[in-house]
Amino acid sequence: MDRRIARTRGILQDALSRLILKHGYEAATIKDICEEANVGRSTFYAHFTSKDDLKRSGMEHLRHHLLARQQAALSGAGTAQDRTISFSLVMLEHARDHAAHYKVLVNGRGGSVALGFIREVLGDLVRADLASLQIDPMGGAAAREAVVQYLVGAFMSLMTWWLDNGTKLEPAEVDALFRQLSLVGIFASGAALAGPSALSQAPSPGSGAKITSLTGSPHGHSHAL
Amino acid sequence: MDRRIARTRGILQDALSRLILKHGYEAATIKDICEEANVGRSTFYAHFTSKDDLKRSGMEHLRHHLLARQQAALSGAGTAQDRTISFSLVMLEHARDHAAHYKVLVNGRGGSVALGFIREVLGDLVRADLASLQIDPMGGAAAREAVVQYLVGAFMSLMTWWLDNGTKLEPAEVDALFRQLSLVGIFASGAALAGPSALSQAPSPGSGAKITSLTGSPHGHSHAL
DNA sequence: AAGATACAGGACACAGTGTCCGGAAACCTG
DNA sequence: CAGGTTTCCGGACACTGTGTCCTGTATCTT
Repeated sequence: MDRRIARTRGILQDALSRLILKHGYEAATIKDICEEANVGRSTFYAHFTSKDDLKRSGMEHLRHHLLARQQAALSGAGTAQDRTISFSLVMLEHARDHAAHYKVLVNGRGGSVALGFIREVLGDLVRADLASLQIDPMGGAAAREAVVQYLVGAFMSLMTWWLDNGTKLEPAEVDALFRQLSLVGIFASGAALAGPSALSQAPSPGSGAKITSLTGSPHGHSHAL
Repeated sequence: MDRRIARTRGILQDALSRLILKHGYEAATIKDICEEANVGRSTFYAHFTSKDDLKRSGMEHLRHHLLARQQAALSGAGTAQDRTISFSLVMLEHARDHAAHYKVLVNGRGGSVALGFIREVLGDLVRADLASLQIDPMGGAAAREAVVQYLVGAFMSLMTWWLDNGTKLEPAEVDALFRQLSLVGIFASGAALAGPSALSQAPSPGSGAKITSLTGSPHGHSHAL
């Protein structure tokens, strides 16, 4: 690819990134972006159709990052629960690493583009999770997709709240909370091939240790089932 | 209140409502609304600061509707599960009754205002639910609010998907699905005063009957706990 | 009936978008 | 390194939507 193209696109993405931190996503106009990037405004339209288009293009790396980590999780060791919704912790850590950026996108209402992009990616990941781990909610394809939407929606809402309230908890704590609230329902309502035994297994130390700091109990609640 | 004021505001809300059905929320400009309503554009600004403001004002009745139904549910009979998240079925039925309207708001990306409004209202309802039924997630106020966000996010995502895919399921079916996926996790992770007995109770015929049509099982899965 | 208030309709300034063009600069190919 | 090709700049242009102000008229409340 022509170096000028790669250079211009990268500069524009960086410029938008900086402007988001300064005044939020909505406040940034295309003119602002071009001035911040020292790029002619007509050049912008030669590469992107809109500000949203630019933003989405700058988030493609996140998709690949999450996909790569999912592959590792699925082929790794651990119980079915440990390997399910592996995106959770990865995504939360990514959000913390770019906390300033995410916070602006979240509490400002211009983040719908970025959050919509993440929703899509996470949806694909959850679908792959359910398929790979052979978690088949009874009720057919409709129920399966419903579970996907349920999980993604719950996670996005949880993460958004977390970011919007000072990021006081650790990513592992939010992850534990999310797993605690969701995994039981998922496995209970449709662990067709994973079997009931998956539920009775104790959580691994890695994913379960942080739960105690939130619940106040030395043990998780899953053994109460 | 001056009749002219009430009349003008009502006319503007109706006009926006009609335009949403025609070309979506985003496509409607303030000029369009005023022409549709036969109202001077300057008059618009005498009552509302923006299109979003107008939209929100037209949804206040929904808040009162949901609040009233929640009061009835909380003071009614039934198990703790039956009375929790009572907004679910009410909201889904309201969405089905205004399906055309909701669908446009949902699949078009201009629905963030309306959906944001609903999020707020549902959040308040869930908070009241948890408080009234004394469901106290261990981990303090942070965990409690996390549960609220989790539930609202999951529900909104589920309802949005339902509306966006032809509304093939009955409201009761979606409600059953939502309860199935969420209630177990909620009660398991923090039924402090409601006690473990709440979990072992069989679901009432009213809320549990529809589950079978989705799961294929004559019994709910809660007794597997 | 009279004063107060809301409405219509138009003028105005302004910001942001998207498109087009000609000349200058940077790039890949051979 | 010379060739043609492609990208970039910068300005001009038309257009849409927003928000404010003003004057005369119509309608309401008391």
